[in-house]
Amino acid sequence: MDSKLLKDFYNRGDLVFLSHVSVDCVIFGFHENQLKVLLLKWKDGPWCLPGGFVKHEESVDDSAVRILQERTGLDNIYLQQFHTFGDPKREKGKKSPDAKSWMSKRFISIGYYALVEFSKVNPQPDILSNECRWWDIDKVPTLIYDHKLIMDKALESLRLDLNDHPVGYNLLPTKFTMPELQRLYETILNADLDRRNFQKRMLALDILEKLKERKTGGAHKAPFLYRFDKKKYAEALKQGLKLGW
Amino acid sequence: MDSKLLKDFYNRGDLVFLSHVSVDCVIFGFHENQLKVLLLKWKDGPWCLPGGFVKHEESVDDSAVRILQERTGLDNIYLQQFHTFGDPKREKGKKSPDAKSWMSKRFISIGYYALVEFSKVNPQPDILSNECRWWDIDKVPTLIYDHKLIMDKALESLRLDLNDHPVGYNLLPTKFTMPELQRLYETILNADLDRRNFQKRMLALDILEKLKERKTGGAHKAPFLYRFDKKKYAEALKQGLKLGW
DNA sequence: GCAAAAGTGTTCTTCTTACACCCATGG
DNA sequence: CCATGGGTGTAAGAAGAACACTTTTGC
Repeated sequence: MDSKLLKDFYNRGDLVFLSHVSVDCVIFGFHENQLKVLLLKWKDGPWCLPGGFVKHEESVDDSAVRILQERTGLDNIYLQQFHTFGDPKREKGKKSPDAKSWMSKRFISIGYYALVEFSKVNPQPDILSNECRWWDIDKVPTLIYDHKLIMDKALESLRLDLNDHPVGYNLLPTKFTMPELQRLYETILNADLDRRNFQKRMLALDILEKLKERKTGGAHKAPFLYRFDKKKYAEALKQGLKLGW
Repeated sequence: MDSKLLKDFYNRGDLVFLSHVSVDCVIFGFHENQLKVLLLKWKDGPWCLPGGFVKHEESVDDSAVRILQERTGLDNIYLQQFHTFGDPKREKGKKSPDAKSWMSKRFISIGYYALVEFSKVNPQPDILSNECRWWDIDKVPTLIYDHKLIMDKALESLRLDLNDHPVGYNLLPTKFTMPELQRLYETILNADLDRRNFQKRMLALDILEKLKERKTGGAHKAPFLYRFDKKKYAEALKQGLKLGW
């Protein structure tokens, strides 16, 4: 890692970034019937959420997009701002290599969650970290500061958003099976759902297209493949659904 | 107004407050079957939302509470953070009496909405304004910056929150009639509801207590008075409801 | 006495839930 | 052949929507 770059970042970051304002992203993916989050590991230890700062002329939404882009390599990600964390004690144990550095000041953090297609992501550590990888949602290690709280709140928001928005398009591959979609909803909601009723509800939304193909290769009876009707899906996203989970 | 105070505020505000971070509050009240918002008028012209800044050692939530307290005289207000506004162009036309002042810098704003009991509020202008009063929600004047956007988003959030939270306790007097409660829901939702079905739904929530008294004095048949069962109401708030409006 | 608002119940429809049998596949 | 998961439909119950007549009051 370029240590001049790092030094500049600590010392002169405030020339580029707003002070006191940061962005944290909870990036959700879904793989092997598991909901996952993308985490970073700092060089000196703890795991944390991918985050960053807001450039002086940049909108906060754009900062989130940029951070997402840098960590995942993806553009055009489904992103939702869900809460802003403003407790002065939120960065408990914050290290200040130089107390005069803008970095050592108090930061409020604007939380975004992102839904991404697991297989398309190429996890990239940032300047402060040396590892970036997926963790099962229920196996995340201890996180720095209030990042566990942020993650929990993101999940809660996602759960609530499930009531009025469809969600699979951003988390699943283009073609997927009904049981896969169901697992996705079940993990997010942390609940078991009835197969038949789930299928009926999903099909009733009229945003799915049933393909003639089946997914072969697995054990057991081969399930049909579906894909989202992109147009109808976008419509449903905009209009809002009325699902009571 | 104390002009030294004002000068200090412009010049040295950053000793007290975080730079780049502000809080705006959309304060809703309900009176004479009208949903209202509390607005301030700046000394030099335009109307705006009550807002303020975050002290260095203060949580953002506490800033909102403090601002609410200062404008309405009320403690213990129902407050919800609903969105953070971070477009660098959001403060279009911002005046900078002194470009070096912290005040002239870019601010992101954390939006809160509050529900208050109209009759208990004693509107108080702040240091920058000379008027503070209620406006009908559909008659608000032109607002400064992006404050109209913030207000609209607050209303939209309130509308969505209606799906899982009861709302009357904070906006109505202790005793109120069913038609009043219905007007409240109708104004927030901007829709007409059926009297009989509305009553059935509300009573089914099991958070209302029907009193023997009626509200007299008005023209027409005297409606019964109700009040919220505080305990059950608090329970419903915490647990969340499942109303699909 | 009339206009305007409030009290009240029933029916129909829709949505939700619960539930069971057969089929395909891999081991 | 058997264990496991997937495909599919129906019936009962709950919730939501539609709807009308009578009562009270001020004017």
